[in-house]
Amino acid sequence: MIQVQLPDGTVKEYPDQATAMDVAAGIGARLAAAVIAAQVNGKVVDAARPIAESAGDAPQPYSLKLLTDKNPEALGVLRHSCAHIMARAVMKLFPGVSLAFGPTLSTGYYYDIGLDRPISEDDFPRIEAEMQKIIGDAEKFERFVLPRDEARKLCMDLKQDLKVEHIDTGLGDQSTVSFYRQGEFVDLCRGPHIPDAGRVKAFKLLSVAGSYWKGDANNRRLQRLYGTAFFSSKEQQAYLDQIEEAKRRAHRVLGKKLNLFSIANDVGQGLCLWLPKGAIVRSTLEEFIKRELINRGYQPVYSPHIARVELYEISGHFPYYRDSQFAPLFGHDAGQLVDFWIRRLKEHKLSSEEESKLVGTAKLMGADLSGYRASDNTEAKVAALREWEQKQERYLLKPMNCPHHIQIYKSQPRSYRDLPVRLAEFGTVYRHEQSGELNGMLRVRGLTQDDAHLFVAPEQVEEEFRQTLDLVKFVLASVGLDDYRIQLSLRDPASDKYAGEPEMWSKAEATLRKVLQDSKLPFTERQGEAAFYGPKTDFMVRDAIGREWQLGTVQLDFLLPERFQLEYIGNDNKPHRPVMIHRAPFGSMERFCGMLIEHFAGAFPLWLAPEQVRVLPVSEKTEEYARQVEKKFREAGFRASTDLKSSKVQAKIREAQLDLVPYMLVVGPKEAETGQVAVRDRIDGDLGAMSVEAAIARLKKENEDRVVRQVVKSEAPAAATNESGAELYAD
RNA sequence: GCUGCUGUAGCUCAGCUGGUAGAGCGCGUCCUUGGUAAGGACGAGGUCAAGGGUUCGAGUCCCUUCAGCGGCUCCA
Repeated sequence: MIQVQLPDGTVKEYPDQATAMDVAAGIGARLAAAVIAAQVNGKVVDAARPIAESAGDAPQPYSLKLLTDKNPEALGVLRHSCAHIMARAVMKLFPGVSLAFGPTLSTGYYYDIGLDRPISEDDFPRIEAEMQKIIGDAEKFERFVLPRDEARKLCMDLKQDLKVEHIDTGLGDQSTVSFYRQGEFVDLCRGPHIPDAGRVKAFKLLSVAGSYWKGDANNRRLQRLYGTAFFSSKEQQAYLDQIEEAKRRAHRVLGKKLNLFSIANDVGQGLCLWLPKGAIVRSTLEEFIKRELINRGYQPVYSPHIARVELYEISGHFPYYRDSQFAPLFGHDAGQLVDFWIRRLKEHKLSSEEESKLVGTAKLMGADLSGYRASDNTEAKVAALREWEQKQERYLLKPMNCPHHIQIYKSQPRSYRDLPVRLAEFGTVYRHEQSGELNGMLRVRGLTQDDAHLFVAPEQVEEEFRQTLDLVKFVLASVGLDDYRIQLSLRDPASDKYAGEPEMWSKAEATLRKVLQDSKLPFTERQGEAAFYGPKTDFMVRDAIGREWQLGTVQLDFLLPERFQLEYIGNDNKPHRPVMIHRAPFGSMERFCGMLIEHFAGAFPLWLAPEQVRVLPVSEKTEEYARQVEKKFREAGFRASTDLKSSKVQAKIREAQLDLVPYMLVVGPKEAETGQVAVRDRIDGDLGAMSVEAAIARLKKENEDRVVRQVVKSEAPAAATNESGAELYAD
């Protein structure tokens, strides 16, 4: 007999081979029919598997929780099983399918398959029909375990070459592996699964895309089929509606429609043009932050868009991120050539024939490389080229602002009395992001960070970090974003990509963790996600329709002060090393504004709206008065315009509504006579007539208080952009 | 960067198995002078992403390049 503890605390005895299903049946037939899976000692397992087996070596009593469609954990199980059903359907329809992996995602699942024939969305109805048939048959998912060599043979017999490879490599250290059988379909899989296919009540194939075996572009190309599944078609419809809603809000579409920004082919990939209306949104935000920063003791600075490469060699950015930077600008024509030459030498990919060509070309270009001898070893050659290179002017389009701000810090001696020094700049930086990564304003090659660097004494770090978090919270609240969590990114101690001493890292990480704990903000830790110079905290912000965005960031840095030999004089009259805090509450203006467009669906609150007020004269007879009203609003500080087209008011109203102008002022002979305006609110409609002064006062209050109205929070399940939990049920 | 799909008027798109380019919206002019989500008439706008090829003939078929979108990988 085994002892099982149920969630209410009671402990019961069951036969040795009892399953969660047996326990459920003992409680009631309806419960048994509703059970999807079980949780044994916190681990999600098959309901049909003996509890003792699921528990392994754990001591009794085993804790057991039955999972039904009410438990969120069950949804992952359902979706993974649906991935199997999809794979089975595809194998029925198309011969020669090699199965790879089929994990769940936070919003559904996918299965990677190897198949010569391309699958297109046109095939979805056929696949879905086949899946429906499988679900209708409601066959059981049956688990069985084989020793490795037998498992390998089974996969060979099934002609599943990728699974064979996975047993040989990925599962190399396991003596047995598990399979699941569902009718004729057998798949190597860790599980768990739903009891039978009939439990799937709603499913849909969503898209197909390319992928690679084990995520490596050098490996075999696979096709990835995305789908989703739910316990009810109502929940699924809510999810599909949310996808539609997200499409409706797409910032690239709205940005074009509302003339906010454009990315023109003739300017370049990933280079954003801020059109007048978009520029207002951005500059309004910038002005707002600037004022707030000055209140909080920051000092605005400016720095150039380029700097000597050496600056970034010292900081480490240039060597570390070389591939995602624009190529350096060389003062000498042969600079690029020599740079290429050095790289080839270092990689030992230079034949003597190529070498002599390079020597000849360098000479032709007028570079004096007299120190270079073909007979020298590689090291000496590189040194000779380096020596030449370092005599030349080399500039980098700045990928980061920090080295510049460091130079500003260094421009004068600093006393402990001066600290913290807080240098702020909306710094525009350029990064050569991979072409496939570019995405509207969310991922660009030229971006402006709302950047600042704080130079603080070690004992000030904690308090300053606390205040920085507070600032981020404040600015996010100003645009109505109040739903977020923080991600604390730590180094991976096993990796060598991080610079600096381990003690330095431990100290920095401990400080961040402590302040976060004190702040009571929800936070999660992620190993191996830190910047190369220090740990960071990122704000993961949920928008109006539940999507999560990585926005503001605060990073602690003990490394750059070291590399740049930063100092301040302490009260002991001795030099000390300050600590740096990098922080950007919005992240980049591009990304933040792109996100805001989607968050507000283009309908900005009054204080950010590009056009705040539009005066609509009823006919040309009232044009003169309309102009006067516009002038008064302009003088009161509003962004106002007048619609002087010869169309009817109805048409003007419709146009203003579609342009998402917050307030419309309808003026006709009546208003002209009494000095009034008929105010129409974009959200609430006609507010009736009032004096111009009253209207101005009303709007002024809403504007100055930065009131955010009509952001409807979505009821739909969150569609996280972050898929870190994705591998939970991977095959 | 890799990969699948896509590229026709300012925007959204139609254009069949190759036979000289079309709609709606927007824009301009004129008529209309009006009261809270579309008044009417007329008109201008295109080297069909760029380059090459096949063909008597290419928006349509083929190749290359560029760009966009999905996905992979990356993200200071």
